[in-house]
Order: sequence, then structure tokens, then C-alpha cells
Amino acid sequence: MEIRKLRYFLTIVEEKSITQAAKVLHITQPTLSRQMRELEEELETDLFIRKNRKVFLTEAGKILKSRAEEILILNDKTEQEFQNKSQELLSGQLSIGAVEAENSDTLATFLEEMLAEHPQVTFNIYSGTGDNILDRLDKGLLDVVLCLSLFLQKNMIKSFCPKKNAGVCLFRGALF
Amino acid sequence: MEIRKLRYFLTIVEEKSITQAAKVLHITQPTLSRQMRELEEELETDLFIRKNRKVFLTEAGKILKSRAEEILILNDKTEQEFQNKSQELLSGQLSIGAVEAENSDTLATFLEEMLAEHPQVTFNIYSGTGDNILDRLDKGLLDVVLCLSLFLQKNMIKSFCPKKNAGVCLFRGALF
DNA sequence: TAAAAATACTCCATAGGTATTTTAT
DNA sequence: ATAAAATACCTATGGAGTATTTTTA
Repeated sequence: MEIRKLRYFLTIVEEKSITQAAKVLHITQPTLSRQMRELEEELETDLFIRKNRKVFLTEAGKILKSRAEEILILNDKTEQEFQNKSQELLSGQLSIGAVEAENSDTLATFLEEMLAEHPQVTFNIYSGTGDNILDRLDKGLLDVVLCLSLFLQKNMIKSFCPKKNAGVCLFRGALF
Repeated sequence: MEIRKLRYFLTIVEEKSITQAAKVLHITQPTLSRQMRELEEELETDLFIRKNRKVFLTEAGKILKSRAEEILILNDKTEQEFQNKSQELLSGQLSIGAVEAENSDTLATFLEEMLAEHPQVTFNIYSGTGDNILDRLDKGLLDVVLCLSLFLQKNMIKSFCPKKNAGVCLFRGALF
């Protein structure tokens, strides 16, 4: 059962005619007729009753109609999402401040994930004492500050990501 | 965006490897690789980062993962529904009693819908006075009695379908 | 160097088209 | 008689395979 056939099916339901639906879909009537026969064979059920030069739904057809509507709505919303947001992915240069060297493992993991999630992002890493980092932060030189949650300095950390209890903290942007 | 490609995509996510996913899907690695490139081109987005001989999801890939899961669950449930219930459709002979001739329009509409919904059902129509119909009903000769709701006789009607306020009433079976 | 992914082709299944027949009003 | 659906047959797109090269740990 493929998306295409479900879309063909729903168009026929809307147009109440295979010929009319074929016009809407910009395919020929025999192609559409055969595709629907294949869908019926696939589901081992009749979906339509041909009567009075119109197309009626069987009980099974009505069930498929509601299911197909759900599936197509989800599908189309997903495609929309990618059409609209394809260029909204995070990109650019990110300046990261790491408090001391003790959390280099966390930093490595974080970077690996970031690189996988945001391939267009490049990084600058700054290491230093808490005061040093805080200073750079004040001057707007850092976008992200990384530190172990045990050593979180409340006056320094404005937002904390609860998903990662090792303590990845963001100041600018909205990564999480 | 077709169901098949979404299924391929999710298998790669689960297996964290194109080669491994290809084995699971019983297709070859180059086929799967090309299908995913096509999906990426279609959505105009990178979905994977190839790193450390493993496959990581990009941000866009993570979004598609959750959407694809929803779509495939719906799709598979629908297919299941048809596999299991293909022969459970209503069939047989239905005896219908119509109170007088005044609701022939309602009867015609009802029959048209029934025929579309239940192609394997054949009908017998009995027309008569309320008493006449009630008599046939008592003898078990009628399955369905049709009448206008204005003229519903409470002692006669055991169940009434609220969806159709014209008054289509069922005694045996469970059409609604 | 070894394992996985990407490329370059070839093949074929099937979506799609044209011409025609069948069916039903 | 006419309009819609079905059937038969042909074409072509793209899904799938084999062989090979490229990449990276």
C-alpha cells in the first residue's frame, strides 16, 4: 500500500468518478482504473461499486477512506514541514566556552552529537576558569558554555538543559 | 515521499548502518544507499551523517524519524485491518418491512446506500400496515423495519438508528 | 588494510499511455 | 446513443542487482 495509490483512491472518492479523478490527477482513465484494481487486489477487498455512472464506496472503501485521509494528512504535513524548513537548520559559527578541562568527555560527546545534528555548524572552543569564561560571556564572545552540573555557578548559567544532566548550557540560540 | 522509502529510512535508523539495514530489508546495500540519496534529494535535506562507520541522524533526520514512525504505524494498522477483516463484511438475504408507501423515498435512499456498502446483501421488501408488519415481525419473517420517525410505534421498534432521523430501524443483525 | 558507503553500469517490474471494447443509461 | 469503466497491449521511468571504486577508522 503506497501513498500514491491512497491519493488516487481519495481523489476518486471526492470526484465520485474515475474519469473525472484521472483528469484532476493528470493521468489517464485506464491507468487510474488499473491502479485501483491493484489496490483492491492488494487489500483483497472491493472498494467501489460502479453504479449509475457513478462510483460508490463499499463498507471496506469507507474504512479505507478514513484511514487514507489520516495517512495523507500526516504525509503532506511532513512534506510541507521539509519544504518550508529546509533552510532553517542551524548553521554558522558557534563559540563554546568550557569550564576547565575536567569535562572534556562531555564536551567530546556534545560535539559529536552537534556535528551529527547540525552539519553546517562549525565550532570555536575556549577553555578557562569560571571567571575567565564569565568574562568572555559578558563581552558576547561566547554562544554556549559547557560545564559539569556539580560545578554549575548559578550567577553564570542563565539556562540549563535538563535532558543532559552532565550540564550542557545554552545562552544564545535555541538548540534544545 | 512513498511508504517504502520511509520504511527503508527507519530500518537504517534502527540498524545504524546501511549495510546492516539492507540485510534486514533483503535488498542490496547500493540499492538502499541510492534510495536514501533520492529521499534526501526529494526533501532537499541531509538526513544522515556518515561518521565512525556508523550512521547518525541530522536534525532533519530526527524530525523525519518521528513523522515516519507515525505514518508507518497508521499504514501498517490499516493493512492489518484489511488482512484480518476482509471476509467479515455483511452478506446474505435481508428482509425489510416498510410501513405503508409514504416513505418510499427514504427506502430508496436506504437501499442505495446499503447496496453500495454491502454489495453481497440481497433484499426482500414487504409493504403493509403497521399491524401487518408487526405480525410478520413477530413471526420472525422480517430482519429490518423501515418507517418515518413521526410514525414510530414504540412497542414495535426495538432499536432505532439515531444517525438517520428519517427512521431506519434494525431488529436483527448489527448494521450500524 | 579492512569494512562500509558511494558510483557506474545493467536489468526488469510496474506506473503510465494509446487504442479499443464492454457496460449501462 | 453516449458516456464511463474495463481490457489489451505498448512504452518508459525508476527500483533493484552486480561489479567496482572511494572513504575512513
